[in-house]
Amino acid sequence: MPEGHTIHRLAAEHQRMFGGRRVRATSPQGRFGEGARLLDGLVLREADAHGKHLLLGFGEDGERVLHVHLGIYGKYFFGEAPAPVGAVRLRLSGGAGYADLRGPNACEVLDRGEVKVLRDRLGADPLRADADPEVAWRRISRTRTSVAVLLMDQSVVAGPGNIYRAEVLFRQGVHPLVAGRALGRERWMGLWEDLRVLMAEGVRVGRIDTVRPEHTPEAMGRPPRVDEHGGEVYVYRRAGLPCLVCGTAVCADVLAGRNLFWCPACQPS
DNA sequence: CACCGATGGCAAT
DNA sequence: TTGCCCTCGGTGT
Repeated sequence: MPEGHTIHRLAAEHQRMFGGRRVRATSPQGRFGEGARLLDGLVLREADAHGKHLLLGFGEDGERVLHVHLGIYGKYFFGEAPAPVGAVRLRLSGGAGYADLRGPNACEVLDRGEVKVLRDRLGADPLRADADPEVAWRRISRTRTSVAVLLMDQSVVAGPGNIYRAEVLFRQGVHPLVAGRALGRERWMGLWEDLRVLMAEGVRVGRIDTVRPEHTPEAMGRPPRVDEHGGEVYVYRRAGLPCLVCGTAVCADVLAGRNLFWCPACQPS
């Protein structure tokens, strides 16, 4: 679940549930007891997301900022009752219900200066209005690093994860191993615009759907199916299966420790 | 009940 | 490049 669209949804959910209200903060699991005490009884002033980072401003002037990064395991549970299962690192509760956080990579209270340091090392977030793809392009156009690695580098582009990476490269017909400096400005802008569209849709519906209407199983005369992760995708985790567009077997490899998927025919090198 | 994998990211090597 | 963080659900015994 946790790519950038998920975090933007979490920010909105916190705002809706706790915005402008005094909240109770506890750490049932105990590992965030000290941090929870710093937040307990304060008012949630602002909920923001930058890439995969959730930033919740508490207190009279929003000075105490809760920073949460879900990593690969982290998960939120929202409800009127506490989470039914789990080692809950942080529990926020208020009149509207509970927000239980499990297994985050980061859960800490920052001051304004520390938040600035964090934001300064994050690249352009396709879901943020203040994002500037030109800054990212300056980095991309100068490096031999592959576009697949660059799309996962949060200091270049903040928010996309392994699924959006695989899918946007497929949709734009770009081979994952094309070097940044060989990509070309037009293809970069194509990737960027597609990320904006796909991720905005991800925020709207709460899952990752990337298959164009003309390529859905129904349109292609095939039986309907649902991918394991809950959305409809072209290549992510479809190694060895036929490409939804051309039928060629989807390729898979590990690059920089992450699974990579692509169609060798639709994404020529 | 053990083991595995996962949509991240960091430090150490 | 490897290992570790940390959690849960799915799978196999």
